[in-house]
Amino acid sequence: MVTIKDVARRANVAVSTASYALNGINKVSKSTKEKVILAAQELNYQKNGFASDLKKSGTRTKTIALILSDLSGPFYSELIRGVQDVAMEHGYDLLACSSMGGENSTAAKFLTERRADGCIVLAHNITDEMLHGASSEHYPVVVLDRKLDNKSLVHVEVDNKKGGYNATEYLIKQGHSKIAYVSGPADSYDNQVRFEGYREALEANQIDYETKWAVSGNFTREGGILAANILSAQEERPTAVFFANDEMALGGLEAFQRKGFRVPEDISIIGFDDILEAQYVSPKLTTIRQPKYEMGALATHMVFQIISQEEVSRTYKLHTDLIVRDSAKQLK
Amino acid sequence: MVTIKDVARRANVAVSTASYALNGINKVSKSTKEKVILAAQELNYQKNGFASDLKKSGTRTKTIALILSDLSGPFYSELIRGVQDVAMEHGYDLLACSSMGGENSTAAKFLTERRADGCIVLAHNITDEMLHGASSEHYPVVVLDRKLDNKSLVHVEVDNKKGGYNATEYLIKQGHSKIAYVSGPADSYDNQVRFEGYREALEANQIDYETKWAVSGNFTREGGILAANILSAQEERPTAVFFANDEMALGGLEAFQRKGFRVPEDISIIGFDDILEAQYVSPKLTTIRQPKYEMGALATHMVFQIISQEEVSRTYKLHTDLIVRDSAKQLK
DNA sequence: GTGAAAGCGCTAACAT
DNA sequence: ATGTTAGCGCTTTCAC
Repeated sequence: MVTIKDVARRANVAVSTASYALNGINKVSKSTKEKVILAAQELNYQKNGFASDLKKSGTRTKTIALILSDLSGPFYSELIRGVQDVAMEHGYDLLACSSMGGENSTAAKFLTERRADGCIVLAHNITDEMLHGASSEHYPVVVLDRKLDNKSLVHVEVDNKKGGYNATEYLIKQGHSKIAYVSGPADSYDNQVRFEGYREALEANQIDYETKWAVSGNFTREGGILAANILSAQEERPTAVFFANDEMALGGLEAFQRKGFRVPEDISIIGFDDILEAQYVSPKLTTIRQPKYEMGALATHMVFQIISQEEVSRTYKLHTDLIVRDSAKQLK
Repeated sequence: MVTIKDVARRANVAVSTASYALNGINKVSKSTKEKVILAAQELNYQKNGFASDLKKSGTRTKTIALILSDLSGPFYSELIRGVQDVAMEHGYDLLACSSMGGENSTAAKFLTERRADGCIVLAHNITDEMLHGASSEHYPVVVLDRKLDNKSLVHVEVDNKKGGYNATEYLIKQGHSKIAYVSGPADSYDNQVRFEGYREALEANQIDYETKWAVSGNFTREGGILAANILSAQEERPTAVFFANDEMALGGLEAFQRKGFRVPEDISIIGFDDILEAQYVSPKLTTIRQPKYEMGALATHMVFQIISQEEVSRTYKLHTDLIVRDSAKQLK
């Protein structure tokens, strides 16, 4: 490692002078400046940004971290855009990192080691304990996928209950009463609340809830396929299926079609999220849209408000929209 | 900022003891350990990871940075997965950052300030100069979207020329000779080479190149729409269009259809990249697939090989595949 | 204009 | 088992 000391030595100046020269601080003569720059080039010097930050203030990294369970997920594109726009607006850097690896992940470091000035978290594999431990007055953490009780933790969520309710109600209005629910992971807050919405809509319409039609799909495409297979193997089949997210719905759609069921003629399908693919499958997927860009942008605003000590409300709820396409139809 | 000193003071121990206790180093008695942990909790202590890193070794951050021009692009999902998998395998953290903002971006800091042990760059707005300046024997930089002449810069690319050639040749074999080219930004290396492939295929088949059918589309969806409109307004229209990436092709497809042209009956379309959406549009897009996952994985392997001082070849070329779908057809 | 030196928060060798 | 202290690489007073 070549350090500023090496550069100073080679240029025959003091480290302070080298530092001034390298940072373009108008304190050194032109000739020494050139000497220093030359020496730096010859040695292939690269400053250690962390050391620099450490000295400069100790605090304030001018960075906010976005923690996702899987950097490569299809859902995130718009959300990231929202975060990115607002972070840039404030002159902050945005670092995206994955929480794969749990307690030992990059994400954990950002959460617990002040490697950023704030975090936005959408990662089910980060435990509540970690979040509680990490957040503080001076270190805002905004969570997007759960509800947590803690003064310094802000929470932006979509109205999942209403979304679940609306999805179910839409199917009911189309004449369906045999409506299955394909759930995400049991420990997912989003899933729980969507499920509540489903139950409430059934109840409000005097439809009995049938356990046999509540199948787990784990929020993955494969899970959706599995769930569809389980449902289509049953003696009494539902006429409509509410998948708790689009990825499962897409898998399920494929599975039903492969088994020879026509969608929506034989079975209606509705999803949740409105991911990009939803509009491209055939039939186009009817679903509940989450305002993803807005979630990202709002979450980032919250971070900055907390950083600047403004009072903020601890929880924000965004509404969802029913997007009617072609995968669910009137039951005759 | 509460530091380890504060914790030590509150617990009535020396900083070293506090450090040992906090890091679970088996050197302190159980009771003092508890004292320290308690004090830390009471003060809401969070360690400064950067200071810790700085001390620990000065060098080696165990992090590799992935620099993208736009974190939210649709193209990146698979590529990121490739990078992520290999990085994790090596016990390294992956940080994704955007180069929006150019010289002042987060990306620039990672490139020039040793905030990572290596970088993978796919960002046209990072200049060649920056890359040359950043890379060194000890700091591997792998670029994915250009060719650079520099010992310490490795370069993984897709065989864009052959891809461009094959796309064009396919159209020719389908009987087309009036083939338009919708280009990306003029300064994009990928675009240039794809264009060369296009020209060579025309030439090899004794087809004259027509400037009027070479339209710029900037690699964006909007650009594709614009280009399609320009082409369809011309007196003599091409019978086939080669869009230099899928995003443009998708925009173009939409624009043609909106103008009342049937694809592929009235006009054939071929794209480049094979992004996810390509298989979902109607008609499904015929295109040239880039091995995106493999690019990410290979690039990351290169980074680690250079880190561990292995000899590596400076340039890698991956091949592309023609994916025949429904957007191009035999000309009668 | 330049240099000496303090110190950011932390870890680890060394002393006790 | 615990404390003292040097120093990671850098910036920034403060002298000269």
